[in-house]
Amino acid sequence: MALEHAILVSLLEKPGSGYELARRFERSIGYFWTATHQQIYRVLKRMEADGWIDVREVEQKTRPDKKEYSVSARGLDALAVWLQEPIQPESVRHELAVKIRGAAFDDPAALIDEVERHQRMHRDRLAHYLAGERRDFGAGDGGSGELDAGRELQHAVLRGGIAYERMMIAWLDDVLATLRRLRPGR
Amino acid sequence: MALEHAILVSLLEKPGSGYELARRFERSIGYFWTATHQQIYRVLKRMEADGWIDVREVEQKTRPDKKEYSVSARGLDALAVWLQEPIQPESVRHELAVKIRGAAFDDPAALIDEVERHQRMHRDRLAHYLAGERRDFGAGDGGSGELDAGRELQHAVLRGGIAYERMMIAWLDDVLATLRRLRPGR
DNA sequence: TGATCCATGTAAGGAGTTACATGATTAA
DNA sequence: TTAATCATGTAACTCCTTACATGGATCA
Repeated sequence: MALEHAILVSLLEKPGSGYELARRFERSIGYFWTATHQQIYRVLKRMEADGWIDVREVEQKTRPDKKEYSVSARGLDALAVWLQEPIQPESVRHELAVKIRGAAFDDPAALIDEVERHQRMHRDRLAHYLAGERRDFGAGDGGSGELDAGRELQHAVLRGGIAYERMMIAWLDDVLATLRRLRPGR
Repeated sequence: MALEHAILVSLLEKPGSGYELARRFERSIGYFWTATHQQIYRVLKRMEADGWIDVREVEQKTRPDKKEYSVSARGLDALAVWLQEPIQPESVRHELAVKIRGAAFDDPAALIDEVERHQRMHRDRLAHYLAGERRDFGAGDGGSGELDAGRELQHAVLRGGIAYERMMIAWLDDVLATLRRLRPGR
């Protein structure tokens, strides 16, 4: 229902092929919207049929030829329409939270390793975000004085990712303390 | 792939009918895993066929009869197996983040109302969580001195929800400031 | 010589959403 | 008397995941 729009945003930020989009959905925009290459190719077909995107065949010597997609005027219109629509409640899926509640009916201590693993993943992602922030938005980089809306907004979204990871790391500390408190004798 | 398990956890916390489960998925466990009644009835059928849950027909005078489901021994086993499986990366869907990045290609100021609406929803949910925390885990409530693992873990999950809402409210303040900065002349 | 990267797809199946359907009771 | 609550379901459809498929170029 909105993968189309995530693709529009990504292609507006930089035109590219289905393959390149699939790679971006493994990082960058992929931290806020996931999609596999199968999904992406299918949706690109539909978007092309709807006239939201234009295709350009790019021949390459050493690599397979690719189709470079870019957003058409009609695609930009579709984005504008979507931006005005209120977001309807997103379906939530916090599997770890369900497991934590479920642990009460099994051995709570058995969850500790898994929670620690998640915390490591969040620490890694936080480090990755912070490195990206230094690289793309580091101090002394705005020399032009020009306010680029795209960059500002990408940075705002990145700050959200950073805040989210920090919150998760702190909360998982809390969860680990709780799990350990439930088996004080070991 | 895991709605079954969310239902197991909910039924272990308290047996109930499909209708009651659907209501719980609108609150409580529903804040961490959503499902509609159609989905729930379908999955309950499958879980019953797999022997994960037992049914008991409950006749009611004033209201329609209902089927009360409870978790069987085999269901408890299935939960234990699931708890030991590592969680695979969840598919993320932060539509608002995609919209914020997309706003660079339209009028960023047009998003302000929507972001404010979201912030209100997060404030409401925070208030709701805090009220629930006072009600269910308020100070001077653990008089029995008994450590109930289920309650402790439910509280830990609730604290996660509270931390999440607080983080979102703060981040959306940041986003609003950014959006307003991008149109300094109005 | 085997793995990884680039590049694009098809097919099958499972999960989730939306619409439709019924019918009694109770509160405004 | 209209709407909401309780209670259970079917049907159609879309969305998403997993598996399969191909084939050249590059690197260890």
